[in-house]
Amino acid sequence: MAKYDQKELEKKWQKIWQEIKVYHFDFNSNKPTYSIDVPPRYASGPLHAGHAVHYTHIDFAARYKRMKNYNVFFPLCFDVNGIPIEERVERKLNITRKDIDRHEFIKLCSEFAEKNIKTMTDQFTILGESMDPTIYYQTNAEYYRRITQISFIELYNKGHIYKGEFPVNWCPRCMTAMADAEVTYAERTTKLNTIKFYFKDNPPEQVFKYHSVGKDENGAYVEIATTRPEMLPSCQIVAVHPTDERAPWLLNQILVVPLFDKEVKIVEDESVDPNFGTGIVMVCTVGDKEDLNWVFKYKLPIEMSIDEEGCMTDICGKYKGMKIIDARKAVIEDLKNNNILIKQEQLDQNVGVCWRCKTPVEFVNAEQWFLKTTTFKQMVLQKSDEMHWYPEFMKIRLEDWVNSLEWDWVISRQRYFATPIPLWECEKCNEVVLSRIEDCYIDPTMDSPPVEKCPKCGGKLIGCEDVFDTWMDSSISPLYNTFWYRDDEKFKKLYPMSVRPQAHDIIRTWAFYTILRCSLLTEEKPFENMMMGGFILSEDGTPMHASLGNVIDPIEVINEYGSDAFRCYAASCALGEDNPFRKKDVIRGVKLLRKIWNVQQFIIKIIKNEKPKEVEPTDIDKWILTKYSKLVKKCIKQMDRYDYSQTMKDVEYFLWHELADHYLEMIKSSIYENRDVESIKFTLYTIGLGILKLFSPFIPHITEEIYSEFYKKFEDVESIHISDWPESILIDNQKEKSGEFLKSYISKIRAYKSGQGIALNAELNAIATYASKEKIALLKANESIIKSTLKYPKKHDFIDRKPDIEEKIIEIKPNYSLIGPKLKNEGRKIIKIINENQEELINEIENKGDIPLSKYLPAGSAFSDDKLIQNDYIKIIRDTKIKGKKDSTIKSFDDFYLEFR
RNA sequence: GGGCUCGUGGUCUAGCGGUUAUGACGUCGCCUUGACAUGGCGGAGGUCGCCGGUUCAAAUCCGGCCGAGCCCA
Repeated sequence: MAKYDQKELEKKWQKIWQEIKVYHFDFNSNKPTYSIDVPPRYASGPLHAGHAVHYTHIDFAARYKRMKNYNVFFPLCFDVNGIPIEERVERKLNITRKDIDRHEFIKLCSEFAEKNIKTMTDQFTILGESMDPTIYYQTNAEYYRRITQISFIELYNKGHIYKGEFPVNWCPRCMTAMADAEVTYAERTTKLNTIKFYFKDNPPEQVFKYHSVGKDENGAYVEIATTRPEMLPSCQIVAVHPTDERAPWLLNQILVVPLFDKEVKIVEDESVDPNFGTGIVMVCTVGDKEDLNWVFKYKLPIEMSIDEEGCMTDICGKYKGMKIIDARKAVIEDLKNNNILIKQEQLDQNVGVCWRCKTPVEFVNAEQWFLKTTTFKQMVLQKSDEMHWYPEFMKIRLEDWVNSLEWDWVISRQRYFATPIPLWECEKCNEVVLSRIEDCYIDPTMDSPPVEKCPKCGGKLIGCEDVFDTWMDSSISPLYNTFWYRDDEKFKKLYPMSVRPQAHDIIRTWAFYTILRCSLLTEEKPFENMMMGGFILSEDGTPMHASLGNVIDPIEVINEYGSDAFRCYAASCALGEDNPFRKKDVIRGVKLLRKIWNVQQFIIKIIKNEKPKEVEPTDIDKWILTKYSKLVKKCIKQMDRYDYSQTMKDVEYFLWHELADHYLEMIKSSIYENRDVESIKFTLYTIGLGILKLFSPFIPHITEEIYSEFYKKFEDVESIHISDWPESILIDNQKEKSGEFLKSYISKIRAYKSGQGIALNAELNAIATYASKEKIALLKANESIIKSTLKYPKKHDFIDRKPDIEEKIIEIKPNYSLIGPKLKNEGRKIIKIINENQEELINEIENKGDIPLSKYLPAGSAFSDDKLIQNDYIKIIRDTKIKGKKDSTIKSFDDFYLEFR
């Protein structure tokens, strides 16, 4: 018998699968296509356990569909653009991208990414993922970026692109825009200045009794605390919390901004902290992230008081041109001189600073490219409705997001390592010249424009230095995959794709942008199905974060327990839900693999080296074949819904607790005694191979090993992973029911022996079984199985009546599921009577046989003619103690009795 | 603050109107039977987060609260 070495066989098969190209997508195949819009893995570092589980789930789908005879499109792909990679490189080399040549920097990013790609490709292999490397892409390659650029030009020509202004994080020292990811936070001490904002018109008298509202010779005022007095010129509104006692008096009053004579309105808003400062805040455009939120919410004008060099702008009057710090000092001085500054206090605060130079980050307005999104809300909702979402509630998240959209998508970034925006602008008149489609891929910072001069004014054309947001690349993955713009025939065949697997944290980005852009460009939804994965948390239930040090390396787990065991854990994770990583489940996986191995070795030993012929199965074989067939049907239904955790659970239960614990135990004696061998062999072969196939998407290595060791020589298919998914072969409900009774008979006696401390293969001196006629007939038909499995004596009678013993009723229980729906409110009363008058009712039943309900119901009740026992309203529990007879004892097992010598 | 999801024995999990709540891990006891002691059989362990409501009947449906996760503000 072959030795079982999981790790060795995993390595072996990973190598062989690549050599025989078992996962190859065949462009010339006539089979139906199943195409997977695989998430291109971001190349900023190796996979962690969460990624590993997600890709393993996708692999389950791919393997299942291959066995369901689909031509499966499962590309290997990586996302290799954008800020996180730039940032890693900058931090690693301690430079900023502005320190070195633009193209030198891009090269460094690319090299960094390539290293991670190499690592992850190996990781995918080790995990046993079945991607086809011949349909490979990475998003930074020219062949991919070209499609991004073409899609932009198409959208531009359709009129969906425009240029506008938008605030961005800005480091005034490095003079650069930065992503949120590049902003770090630092503890600073600053001064909180409480200043007077005078009312334009006199407010109601009542308001003066509250704190922070006052009067002086210049009029009535409220006190407002701010750390940024230099931003007064861009103050847009003032806000109080709605539950603030002053709110009713202050709401809609007009205040005058000190020093700048600007009029602003008071609004109420829940995000005001009533305990900070005076509980009244001024909102400026744009001091911090919170202010930006206000801008969106109240649609405030974006007036900037600070420019790109950290100097005060035109709107700042006499402070114009001053550095921020100087302006603050000057403003405070003027406030003091005008008796507007009430007090100054020390304040510890957490400010956003540039990760590199620690200068506080400001918001400045920058010219940006936009893609219209708000115009297409309805279209996106409609397309999303045309797709099946698993789980379905995830669609709600997309809908809520779409409905809440108020701004278009800013698609430009002032970065380097990304797809260049393929256009030039006239230095003089800002005329836009797009690249020709046939020239893409193109880099306007290096390549020449299609025309020499501005076609409008003859001015000089400047190549666009901005690049695209990374989502611009990744959100056309379905178009790249399906040969959009390159091969109409392939595109028609492949688009829309069958499924988009992804995680729920990027519904508002990847899912939304993909549906938006693909629909705009093709007028059709990008996929048929959405398969939405949840989050994998660390073992203590907290999210995995490098900074928390709780990131789980799947390769470490695999080195210890093997890939199939890791995949058992992945299969235990419910789709769409957050699942903590459980090492215990990996260990449980190891046990399951061993069980599968042992069961299969046992089956192989019985069948020997000949493929069993199809024969008419015995009753007990029909029982297990029916259970198996129902399992197969259930699995198909569940796999089609991407419900892997339930499928795995069901298959596992069938193997361990139906097949191994019951069926194999039952047929052992038949094999040793050479009974019904042909039927058993046929059954074992069918189920042995079938269940191996049901397991194979989840645990591909061990199933392939067993298949190749035994079944392959009879099946004539090179790999289990390209064999046909099993089908239901026999449903016989009658035989299933009787088989279940036989199973329960045997297992009850086995449990009894175990409980008595009797070894299971020890003799049991049971001389007779008593049960109903129907059950005795059934047991008798399986007499030899029963006798040899349970080691009964040669002479054991099956008697179709109750044994001649006295029995006492010890309890009667209401049959709720019958009483409730039938008797409704009256049932409630009956249930109470049954539960509270046990002794009395039992006596009456023993004496008179049955009890009419009329006794307990009001006259005229519809149920007065019913009786407790006759109508099945109660379950009778009888004494199950062993009863003495002359020279034997009798034990009750609920639905049968056993007599022992 | 909002949307969605989750909250079940010590731990993790199934169930998602029918009253005796599933399984795994752990724990305790018994059993070496010819695939497996890395196995089998059994026991203990739960007011199904809390509070209300609907219903003959609620872990399950509805409302509120508390706690966790994701996204957003």
